[in-house]
Amino acid sequence: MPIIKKTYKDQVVAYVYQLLLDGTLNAGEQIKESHLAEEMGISRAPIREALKELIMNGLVEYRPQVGNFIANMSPKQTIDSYTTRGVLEGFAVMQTYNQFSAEELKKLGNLVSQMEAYATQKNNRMLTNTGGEFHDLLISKSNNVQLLEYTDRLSLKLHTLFNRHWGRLYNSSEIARRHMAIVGSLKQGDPVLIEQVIREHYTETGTKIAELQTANSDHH
Amino acid sequence: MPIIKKTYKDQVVAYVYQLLLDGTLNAGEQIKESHLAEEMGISRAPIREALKELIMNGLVEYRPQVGNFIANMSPKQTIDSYTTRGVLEGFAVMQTYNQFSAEELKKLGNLVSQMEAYATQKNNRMLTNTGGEFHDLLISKSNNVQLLEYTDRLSLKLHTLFNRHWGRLYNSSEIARRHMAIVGSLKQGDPVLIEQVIREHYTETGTKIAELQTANSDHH
DNA sequence: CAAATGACGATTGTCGACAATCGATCATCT
DNA sequence: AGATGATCGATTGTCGACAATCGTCATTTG
Repeated sequence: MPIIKKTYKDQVVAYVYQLLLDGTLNAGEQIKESHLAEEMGISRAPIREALKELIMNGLVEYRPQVGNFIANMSPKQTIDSYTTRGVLEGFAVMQTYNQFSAEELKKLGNLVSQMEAYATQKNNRMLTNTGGEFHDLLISKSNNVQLLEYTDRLSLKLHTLFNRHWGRLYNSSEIARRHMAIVGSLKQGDPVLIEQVIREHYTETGTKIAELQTANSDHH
Repeated sequence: MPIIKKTYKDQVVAYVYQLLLDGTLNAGEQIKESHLAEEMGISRAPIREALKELIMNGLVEYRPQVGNFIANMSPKQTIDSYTTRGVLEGFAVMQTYNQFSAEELKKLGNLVSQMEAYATQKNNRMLTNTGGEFHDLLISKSNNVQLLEYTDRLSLKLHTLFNRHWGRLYNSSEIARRHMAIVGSLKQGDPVLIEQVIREHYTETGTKIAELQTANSDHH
């Protein structure tokens, strides 16, 4: 995915993704091709292509002959997606654990501190960004293009989930603890432990968000 | 993905996928939207949608403003894809290892025997099918929809790779040995071993096919 | 002669219009 | 009243035509 968005399709993808993170578009809402087309001043063709991409990344749910809807993720699906990300990232980092310099380990620690600060400030946007930077640095040593493709795609889905539900919690000490455990295992240099810790991190986070989802849907 | 293909798009996907397995379309060849459209008697719109899906599954390579080409997988990419599949499948089976009945374990063993037979007969098509059945049964216990989605998509890519290159080898005893190791670890009931064995199976197979690729490209 | 430049052909990118299909509404029948 | 079936509006599915862009190759230029 290029930085420079040449085609309309890429601009539409970025636009809709932004609406998702903003909360302008809520889960379950329908996205009408014609509306989006008119709104952006282009035809339906590039809109459809963009939606196809969002569908493949799990952000949009598609019902044939009916319409496209903002994906309404079930708690179970949330756990599944987080778990899968943990499996992939755990493997990637396990394979490359000895390629991290002292500087990079320090950088990871700093990022965790920043996340903790943003969490206490309830700065959702920066918390998400910093968290993304943390995990990006973790898997940056892997050169498995297939694995990186999947982790990238999952990031989009997980970010929207995180943004949508985590804002109601912000347990900053918990965030710091979870992430420091990863950095700690890296410093220890035990590949088996590293993989295990990363997997646990994601299953725990996924479970937590799933709980927020059910809690949210309950008092409706 | 429904069995009944209602839209043209799904028919196009199936059609092109068939051409890929047949060997009618070879790696690197260009797929011209207009040609396919005329060939199938439909317009370019559904063709483009189908290509988008094949692109997302890694079967077609897309160069903007230039064209769509049958994905020309490098040996490195082959290894990466097989490795990733091993990571996902290994985790899925590790999590569900104690859900296999004695019958199912026997079925797995039978499938291996069949694969061995098809390999000696050099029946590429049935070997691929039976192998697919074997691995489908292995991951069938997992209910992680995200993980299953990725393994499904990877299957398409790996099948084309397998078909394209494995036909020149057919080491039936090796095939049997690799797959029996998986069944054996399952019978042993050691989750850690199971995950390890499945990962090794895929890295070995991927490496082998990558070697065939380089050998093939060398004497050109 | 090498490298930059320009025009050309082929293919994808986008468009607006029409057809097909689905879900909801309402009338009808039992 | 409840179930059933037809009708209608809205949205996606498909189409053919045109525009934009890229790679190629002949041409120019130093």
